[in-house]
Amino acid sequence: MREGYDQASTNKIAAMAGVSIGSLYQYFPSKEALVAAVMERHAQELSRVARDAFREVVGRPVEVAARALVKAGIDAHRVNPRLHRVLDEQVPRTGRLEQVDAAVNGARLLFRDHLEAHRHEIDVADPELAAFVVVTSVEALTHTAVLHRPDLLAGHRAEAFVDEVTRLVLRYLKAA
Amino acid sequence: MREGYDQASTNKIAAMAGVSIGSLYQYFPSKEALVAAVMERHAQELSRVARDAFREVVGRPVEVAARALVKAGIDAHRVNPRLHRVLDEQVPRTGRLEQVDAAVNGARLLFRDHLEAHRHEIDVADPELAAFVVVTSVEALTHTAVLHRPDLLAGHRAEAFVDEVTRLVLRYLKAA
Amino acid sequence: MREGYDQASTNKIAAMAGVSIGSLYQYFPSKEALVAAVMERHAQELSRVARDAFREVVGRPVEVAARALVKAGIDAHRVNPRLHRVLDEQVPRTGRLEQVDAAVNGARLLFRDHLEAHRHEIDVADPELAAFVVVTSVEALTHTAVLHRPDLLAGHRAEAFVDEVTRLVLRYLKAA
Amino acid sequence: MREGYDQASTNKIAAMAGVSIGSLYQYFPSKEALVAAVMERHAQELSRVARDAFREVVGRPVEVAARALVKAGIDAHRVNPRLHRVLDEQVPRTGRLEQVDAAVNGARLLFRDHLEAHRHEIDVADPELAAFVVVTSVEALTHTAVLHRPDLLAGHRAEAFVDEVTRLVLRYLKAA
DNA sequence: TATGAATGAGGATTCATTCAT
DNA sequence: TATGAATGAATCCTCATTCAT
Repeated sequence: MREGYDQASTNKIAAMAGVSIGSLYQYFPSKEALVAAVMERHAQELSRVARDAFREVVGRPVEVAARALVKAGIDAHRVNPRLHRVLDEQVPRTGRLEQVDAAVNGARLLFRDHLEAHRHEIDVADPELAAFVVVTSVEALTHTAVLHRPDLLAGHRAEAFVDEVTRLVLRYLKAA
Repeated sequence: MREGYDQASTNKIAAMAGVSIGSLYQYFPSKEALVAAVMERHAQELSRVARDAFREVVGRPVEVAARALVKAGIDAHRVNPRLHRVLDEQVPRTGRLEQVDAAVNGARLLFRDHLEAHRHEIDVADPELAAFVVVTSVEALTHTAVLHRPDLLAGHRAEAFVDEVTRLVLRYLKAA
Repeated sequence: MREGYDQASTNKIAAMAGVSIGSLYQYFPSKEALVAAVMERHAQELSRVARDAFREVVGRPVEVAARALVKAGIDAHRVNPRLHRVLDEQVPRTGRLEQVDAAVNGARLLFRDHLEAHRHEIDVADPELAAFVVVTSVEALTHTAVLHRPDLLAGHRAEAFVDEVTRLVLRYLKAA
Repeated sequence: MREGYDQASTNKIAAMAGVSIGSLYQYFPSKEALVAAVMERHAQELSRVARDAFREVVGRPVEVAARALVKAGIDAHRVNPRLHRVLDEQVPRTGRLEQVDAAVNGARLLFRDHLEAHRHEIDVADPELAAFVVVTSVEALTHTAVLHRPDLLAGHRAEAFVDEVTRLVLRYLKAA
């Protein structure tokens, strides 16, 4: 699958997976279904990363949750990086991608719940909207950093990057 | 080109553009080149939107620039929306898309310059990094809002959305 | 392949060969390669005809060899006559045809060896050159007769034609 | 026209000829006609070479005519060598080539007439057949030498080659 | 059940020819 | 009359899918 979606024919996929094309079609009714299954599994893993991150910060202050969210964003984009990159670069984003979006969406709901549970700590009128703003931004920042700006995460700079994104989130959420 | 990249055959593209397939190949040596040219042109327009926005806020305070950036982000995603959606959803992001990324990149440089010019107004250690954080976030938020969350921009809510994203940016940039 | 090289599309070739176009491209990477393979195989058969002819005249006098060469020339041009005609009339003679020329070349080398082995029988200063002269002439004469002058080979005239060409060869090779 | 027949599209031909494709079609109703005209003109020149050669040997002995024929063969293959090679290698030999064959045919008739006029000098039962044998052989030998075996015609070897081919012809024609 | 050769609809590309200017 | 942009039928080739073994 290294070559991309339409670059990689089903025959290449089968060869790379070490199975015959016939076997592939025994399990998946179409290429669409095959790609969907791969995405599904990947999305599940991403969701698990987000869920795990939040599980550890239940009841902890927003500062902790924010930093955990940022780190989870980076980790999520590092799950199976080659596959992640192919899915990101090659798979048409129509319908099919909803599943991956679902992972972001899941994180949004978890974060919204956290915001509501910690409403007294923060200066937020609409937790729904705030969760959208925070999760969308963190997703984009970690995505871009991991996939397109490896320099921002190289060695000692990684910490500074996490600090910076966490600062973005916290200044936004906390009253002046 | 309404149907997507690999959905739309060159013959359909030609028909839709009202020219013969032969004419298309008189100007573009391959489908790849044709799509690249379309993207190039679109990216140019996006860059123009960003440039125009900054041109109007030269010398104005960061508050004004931030709001202008957010509005430009929304405007940019509304340039030729059907084409924008197809390019976003269908065109593989390999190499070819660099051109569209270039528009974001251009905005980042313009915003970095603004931050450096207004350093005294703000609480930013690294304008380069801050510009990356701001522009990446604003791009993602306006992109998602325009393409996937039209409810956030419907009627009176649009103003609130701009306010909220501007708040994200300003709280991040300005000292506590 | 009855219609010629550029007359016959790959799809027609496939249909005529009783296989699908897909199967054709499973074995040959391009039309060029397909034609090359067909020519290769044909050339092999021609070479075999020449080799077989010489095998039977090893050690026999030049008179016998000359007549065998002429008959082999006619036979070779009658191997798969329809294909032979198409290859002759339609296939561009660039590079690709070297293979067919190779058959003529092979015959030349075999005949040269025969001339050298029978040097005492003949009046030839340069067997290399003589072989070139003889094989080129015989090839042209049998080629033209088979493909363009069927009248020369019709019924009883065939024998006379072989006699005449053999005479050309022997008078050339044997001292006055 | 350097690239060949189907390699060279009509547009390339026009460009190379320094005229517009439109102009080409003002003079020739089709590509077929265009190529036919080019061949026609070339064939005329070849015929002229043959005719001139024979004109000079009218009444001279066969020895002289034979050598003239061989030299004419070489000369003919050197008329506009680039065009000659393209016509030889690229133009499908169907119908269209009859014109070039006509040049060979013309030479055959001229030579036959010479043989008949000099019947007493030679040992030939069927001048028609003898002319076919001689002209076909000389054509093939000079063709192959000029186009594929330049070594045979380099410097001092050219003379030897003419001698050799002339010997082939004369030994064939003259009684032992 | 696993295989991979065979299939053929569909899509990219070429190029002889036309015709408005 | 000369031009060359436009045309689109025809062609080469790909690849998701099937099915006999």
